Amino acid sequence: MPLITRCEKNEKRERSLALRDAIELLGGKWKICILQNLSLYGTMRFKDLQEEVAGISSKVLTKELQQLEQNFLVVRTINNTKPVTVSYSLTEHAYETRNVFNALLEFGAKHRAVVKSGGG
Amino acid sequence: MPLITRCEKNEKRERSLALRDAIELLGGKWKICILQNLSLYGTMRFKDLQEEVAGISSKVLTKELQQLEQNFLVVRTINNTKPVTVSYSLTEHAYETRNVFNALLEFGAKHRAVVKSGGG
DNA sequence: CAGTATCCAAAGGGATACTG
DNA sequence: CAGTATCCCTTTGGATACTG
Repeated sequence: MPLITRCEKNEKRERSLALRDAIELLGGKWKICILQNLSLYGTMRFKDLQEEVAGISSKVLTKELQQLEQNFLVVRTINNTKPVTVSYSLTEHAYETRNVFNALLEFGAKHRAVVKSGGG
Repeated sequence: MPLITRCEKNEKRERSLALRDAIELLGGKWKICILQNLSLYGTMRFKDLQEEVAGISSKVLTKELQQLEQNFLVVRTINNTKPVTVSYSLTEHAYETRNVFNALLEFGAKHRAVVKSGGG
């Protein structure tokens, strides 16, 4: 445990908080995938999302979308159609998660290579 | 749901898999924090980690470290001291998670600003 | 110091059926 | 179509105590 002054430690603590926030906001099995799909397609209906995010149930999708909406990452729009349809899209702010999933993507791809070659 | 050819869809599916892998590898409440600390300090003992990753219990820390080791992200070294100490450090490969937590960090910080200003 | 062991509560999440 | 409702199992992880 080297060479970190108290000042540097405080900076570190503050960054840890931002990190924790981000992990809580984007955590879980599905949120990143949902955001990525919305980022890719722009606007999607509930059913489209359920098809693209393979394996998610409607119950879970509902809950995830509600949480994302509460955190200002997703906008829900009710369309005046028959039957009623609902559209989801990202907020401006949510596009800043792009770096996150790009980084995850890159890491995931490299990890596969590492595992194939036997680790380390 | 616009304009995505079957070919593009296949690419997308493959990327989804890498994304899923990464989420599983780094998922949960603690792994990113642990990796970030190891990245920052270089080498840490069990107890150091438990202090820096505020709130984690020894049981959970043990399990997280084991998983990280199994996935070639962390190296565990037993030091020939009295009493025995154990050091943890990152593998080369693990340093590629840096982009992930930098992105998370940036997002977390911006998100706080958004929430303060009332959303959107 | 570096963990294990035990107990337990809460959250996550799948399956299925149902509704306006 | 876009969800709710219900059931129930699994995983997560906190608290506490203990060990070589």
